[in-house]
Amino acid sequence: MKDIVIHLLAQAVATLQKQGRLDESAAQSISVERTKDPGHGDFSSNLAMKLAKQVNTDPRELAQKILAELPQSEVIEKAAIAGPGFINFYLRKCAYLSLIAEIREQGINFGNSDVGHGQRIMVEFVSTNPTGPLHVGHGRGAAYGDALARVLRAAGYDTHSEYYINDAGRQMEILAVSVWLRYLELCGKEIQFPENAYQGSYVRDLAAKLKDKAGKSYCIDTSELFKALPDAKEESIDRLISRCRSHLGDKDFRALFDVGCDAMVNDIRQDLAEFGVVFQAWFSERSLLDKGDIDKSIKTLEENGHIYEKDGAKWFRATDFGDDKDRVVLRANGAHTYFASDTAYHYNKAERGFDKIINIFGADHHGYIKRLQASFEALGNSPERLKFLIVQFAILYRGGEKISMSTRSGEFVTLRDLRDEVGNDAARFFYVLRKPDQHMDFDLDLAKSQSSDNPVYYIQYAHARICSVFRQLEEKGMPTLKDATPNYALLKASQEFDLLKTLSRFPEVVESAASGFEPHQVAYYLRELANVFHTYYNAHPFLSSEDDVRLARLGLIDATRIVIANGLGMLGVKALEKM
RNA sequence: GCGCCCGUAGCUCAACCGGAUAGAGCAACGGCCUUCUAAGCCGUAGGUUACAGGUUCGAGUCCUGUCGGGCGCGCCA
Repeated sequence: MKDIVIHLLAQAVATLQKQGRLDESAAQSISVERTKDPGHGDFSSNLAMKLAKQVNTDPRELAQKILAELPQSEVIEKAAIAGPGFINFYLRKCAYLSLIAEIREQGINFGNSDVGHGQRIMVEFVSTNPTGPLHVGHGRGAAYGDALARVLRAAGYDTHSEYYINDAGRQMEILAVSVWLRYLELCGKEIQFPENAYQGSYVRDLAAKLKDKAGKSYCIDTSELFKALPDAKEESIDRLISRCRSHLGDKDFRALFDVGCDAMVNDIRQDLAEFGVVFQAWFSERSLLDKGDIDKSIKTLEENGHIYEKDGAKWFRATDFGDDKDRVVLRANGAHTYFASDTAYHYNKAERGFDKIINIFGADHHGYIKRLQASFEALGNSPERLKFLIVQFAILYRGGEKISMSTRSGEFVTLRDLRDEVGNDAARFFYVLRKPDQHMDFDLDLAKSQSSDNPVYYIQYAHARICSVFRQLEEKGMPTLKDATPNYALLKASQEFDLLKTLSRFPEVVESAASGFEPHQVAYYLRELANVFHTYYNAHPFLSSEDDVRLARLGLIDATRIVIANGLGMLGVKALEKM
């Protein structure tokens, strides 16, 4: 609908350009907004104000000239100059009426567009180490990333979502050792469980599972195991890892490692699936290692002259690309760093040909961005292809107290806990209601106790109410919409036009949410739509009106139902038919 | 110390690449159920957009500085 106004302005500008009264760049300044104040009409443009500077005239005078060249349109009732030089457009009411049929015809596709032009875009998110269950902090990234992927799809981007599994690093070895120690404990051995190993109870569960499956085949005499460990915690656990590996041998160690890794990955996958977050691909870090991609990308960097050696390690000259420090890719002990595998992963992404590669990071990883952009560019890729979005922390409060969380210490509220307590829909909506770069206070008591007046229910309720009307319609044996062609011109109430106007905005909201990577816009829009609907519902009866009016109204609320369902779908929230 | 993010009503948050009188929800107060779900609707009240400068027709939005909060600054991931 906005496009119509833009098109009209473009024609006026073209005419003025032909007359030599505007220069060629003028068309770029065309922008049209929805008005906030109905007194300013339906749409507004600040075009004259923008151009006045270039042409060096009075904005209102220029607006007058534009207005004079504006072609006639059957949807425009009038266009007028207001304030410092705005051009306001007032639409004919009938312009909105055709929308109802359009929405009902397009159904679940209404709101979709082609602004993405099928551009291939990849979104990677969550990607936590599979060393423990997801906690509520990860939930925000999951809800945001998934909603973003859905919004991008709706806007016509060929969107691929992916989870990167860090299944090759030291953290996973620590998990393996943690499981092994708990397992030894179950075998009746005396153990000392390091405080920097994984403390969570799920480690004991994994150990029990291992014992059920493998009996005592991983059991050893532990009398020497804890002797002469270094005082430094990190060195100490590294020593335990190597002792574990030499006791069990590479093959059994790998098996032990896989027990922990597979269990955690499956757990995360299922957790996310229950949360409505489904990835198109799960990409294994180890697969990069096995294929030699990590060595390959280090070698490529080396060939391009971006690598030097110092203190027995290989360093990437990240400072040449704007990072504040150079970064190690290959440690003196021969192990590659996390950064090295991530570099290889992003090289792999680039090779897969995505036009845009989006990474959603938690705020705690933002220091990592510069070096990744650096290596991405150093490998010959255009830095514009790689985009990082930061999701700020959700700070948890319980009983007014901030909860500190750490995976290692095992003190955290899991995403699963949250879902059990407040429900999937409320949890997802709560997360996605905040724009990602805003710090977020997540009061658990509030989320739980307020679950009945969480905004998501407000929207779902609007949907359920509409469904209920249609159920009653059938129960009463009244004529349905099925074979009817309602006369929408019978809609005259102000609430009906408020609703129509709000419905007409939906495609614009989706486009804007996609282009700004801000799915929360859809959430706020839905709240507004629900409010306009509830107001209408309270003001006018649908079923008791005359036949032809009733059919027109039913068509309108059917369109409303479709838009609510489509919008909720983009946020991964269910549209309930009954509440 | 350096870097990134943030600061908007009592609380939690919006504000569409700088636009017109800064908006919602919760909490508070006052109304609305013989009629399609009151998980709803209507109204009232609530603000020097942290602070100080600057840029311009116009700033919550852009620039500089100050204060306050979060996060990061490893041959960890």
